[in-house]
Amino acid sequence: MTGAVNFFSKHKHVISYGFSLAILLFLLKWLEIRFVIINYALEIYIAAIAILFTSLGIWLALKLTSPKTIVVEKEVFTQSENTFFSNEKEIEKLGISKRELEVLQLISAGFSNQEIADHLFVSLNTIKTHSSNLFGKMEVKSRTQATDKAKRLNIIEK
Amino acid sequence: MTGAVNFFSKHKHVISYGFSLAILLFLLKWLEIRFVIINYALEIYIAAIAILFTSLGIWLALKLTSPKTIVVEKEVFTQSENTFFSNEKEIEKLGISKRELEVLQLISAGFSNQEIADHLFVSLNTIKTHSSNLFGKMEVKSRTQATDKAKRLNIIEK
DNA sequence: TTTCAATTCATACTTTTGAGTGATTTTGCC
DNA sequence: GGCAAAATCACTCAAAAGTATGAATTGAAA
Repeated sequence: MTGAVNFFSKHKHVISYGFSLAILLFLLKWLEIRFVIINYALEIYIAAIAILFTSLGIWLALKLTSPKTIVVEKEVFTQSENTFFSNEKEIEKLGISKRELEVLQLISAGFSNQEIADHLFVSLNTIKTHSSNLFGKMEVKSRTQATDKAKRLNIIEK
Repeated sequence: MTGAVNFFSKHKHVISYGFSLAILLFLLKWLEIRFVIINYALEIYIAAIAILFTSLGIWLALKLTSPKTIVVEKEVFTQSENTFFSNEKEIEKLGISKRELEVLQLISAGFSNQEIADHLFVSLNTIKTHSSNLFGKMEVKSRTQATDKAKRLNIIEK
């Protein structure tokens, strides 16, 4: 993805280090002449080199190494959210249709067939048919049993 | 907590660096004599110093940098355990009797009045009376509504 | 286009539920 | 023992729920 750019980015420090070294050696060569004259400056000269290259090393290390990270996992206790996922497998297994599921939800909410009919703008007979088919598919004999089973199977929200 | 130990731990590298520097300078001083004899070895000598101190710098940087700590919050869902405490306050407030509560539980479990009657060894009429009184006290109009409300109020187990 | 499942609705019938009233028995408590 | 609440049961009537059967419509897939 970022191969070419990344390569230069990762090695630019090495390259610049090479340049720096070359320049420094050239500089030192020139200083060598002076060194002959001012002989006792050798220790200062050495110390300067030492400090310089130590700094260079530090700088290099800091630039080139990926930052050390320690991942500390902190447990955060949260109340189990209302992540209700309708058990679609069970719904499919039982062969419950969309409309039937709608009716089932309203039944479980405590609505009468008439109220459900009004709510869905269909006749009472239609709801009776749906609920009857529903009970057959769910193998129950009443709306209360259907509600109970539906909640246990996670077909509808508790 | 770890003050004294930590101080030494944090500065031991600096101390050892100081020692190393002293030894190296002493070593270089000795090499200086040789350097006078073998004059053309200066470049090698400089290069050695450069490499040495660069290494030292790198080593120092790696040792002295404290690792970054990243705290990752890990969510732990605490499943509300089955610590079901019947909401007795609510039961008392509604004026629900022991027998009525029993009937309510069976209604919510999906049993018909006849089944409840058989289970409790009383007549169907008795259950009807109980459930009727129950609905009055709970201000609901059907067993499904009673079930729904009872579960919401934690009167019965969900 | 045909086919099939889903949705809709009706009619008739049975069962269950629920409301209302009244009555008897049981039980806990002062 | 007597009282009050709780529990029991019966009877009637009405409403709601549930079953069974049949049929029209629709929409999507074969």
